Amino acid sequence: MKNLTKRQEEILNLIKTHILDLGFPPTRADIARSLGFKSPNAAEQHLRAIEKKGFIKILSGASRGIILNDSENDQIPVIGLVAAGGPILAEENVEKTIPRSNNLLSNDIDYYLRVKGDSMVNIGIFEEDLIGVSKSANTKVGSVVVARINNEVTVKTLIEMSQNKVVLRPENENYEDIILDPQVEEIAIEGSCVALLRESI
Amino acid sequence: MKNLTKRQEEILNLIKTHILDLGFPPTRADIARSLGFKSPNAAEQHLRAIEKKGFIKILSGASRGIILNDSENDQIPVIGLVAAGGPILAEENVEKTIPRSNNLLSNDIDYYLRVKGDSMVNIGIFEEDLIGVSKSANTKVGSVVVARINNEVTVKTLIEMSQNKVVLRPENENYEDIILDPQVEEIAIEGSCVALLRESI
DNA sequence: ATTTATACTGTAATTATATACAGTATACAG
DNA sequence: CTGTATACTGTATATAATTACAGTATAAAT
Repeated sequence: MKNLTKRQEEILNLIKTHILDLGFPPTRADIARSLGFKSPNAAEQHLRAIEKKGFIKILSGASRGIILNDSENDQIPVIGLVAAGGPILAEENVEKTIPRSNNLLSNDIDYYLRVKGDSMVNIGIFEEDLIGVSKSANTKVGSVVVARINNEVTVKTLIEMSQNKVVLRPENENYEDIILDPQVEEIAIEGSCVALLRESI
Repeated sequence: MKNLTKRQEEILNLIKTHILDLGFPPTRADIARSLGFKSPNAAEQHLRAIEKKGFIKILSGASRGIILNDSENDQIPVIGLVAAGGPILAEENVEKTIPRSNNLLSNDIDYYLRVKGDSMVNIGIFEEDLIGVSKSANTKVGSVVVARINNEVTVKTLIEMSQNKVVLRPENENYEDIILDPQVEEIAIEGSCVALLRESI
């Protein structure tokens, strides 16, 4: 899917806003009016370009017949067991996807990760819970993070992180702190946990 | 809001389905075609009736200008502190509402209740968590329930419930079981907890 | 150097759509 | 028994909306 130009993006956003506000797409004339075009044909041609790039579908003959093609963008993957080695978001790890809902939980969730084991029960993270993970949220000491240690993915609290020492703490007195030397072990912080979903109590 | 007739409901559902399928409402002709009317005016008059009953709004002059008036139905209230005495869902208790999202969590959530206190930490229910409550889900022994005891709302595990004894258990060793006689105390089970949301970790 | 994409104006025709008006028929309420 | 709601047919028309055609102009790609 090719990139949209600035103007095309503006029009796509206008369509989305119109749908959000009124529940149906705008007409060519609506678009022209909103953006100050003097001809509805300007809108028409933009729509054609946007369709050609795959962002919308135009139903010929139907008034307001603009269908958005961004349903995938609106889905958040739920990651089950992470196959060792590959990236977390690899398709084989995706258990299902759930629609993003702006107001429900923090918006910057990149994926949900299904929790395995009981190493975080003390802070209320239980087996089978879904953790909302943000790749961009800044991880600081004290954050609950998704870490990859030698190709295995785990959820722990980040206690210390320096050039030659990383400490990850399970929140369960039955487990010991994981102390690692990043110069020896392969370790990466994949993201921060920003939300939690439990589908059954 | 008056009740719709069977036929009117059929038309309202058609509109909803059309929007779900294509992203915009049907025309009068679309409706007539779908239901076998020979005149678009049949659809028009049904729409007027449905509007009069408050279920939709018709924008005059706009093609497909049908706005659904069921945004409230699609919002789940989030209940903060429950004022003593009144019903849980009383407006003054509603902190905000969040859009219902079919696939995200169990669909039969009637409201979310913000958890106060630490009486359920052992099963991973923490202060400030949002509990998804279903009024209709059958509550059995072992369920986590929302109970109202003498006008105070609380979340506990239901341990026993008979004609002369109700036992509610906090899931925290610092608290004692609550043992009540329903013939003396006023006690009602408001619903079952079927899901959990945590907005920050 | 020529094509292709972007970004519009301006006009106009065709078709899609809302909507008015005139009926028919049934059922229910006051 | 008269009004009002429901549930349509059938025709017609104004207007809403798509969309074709003919241009102008600029920038990037081949």
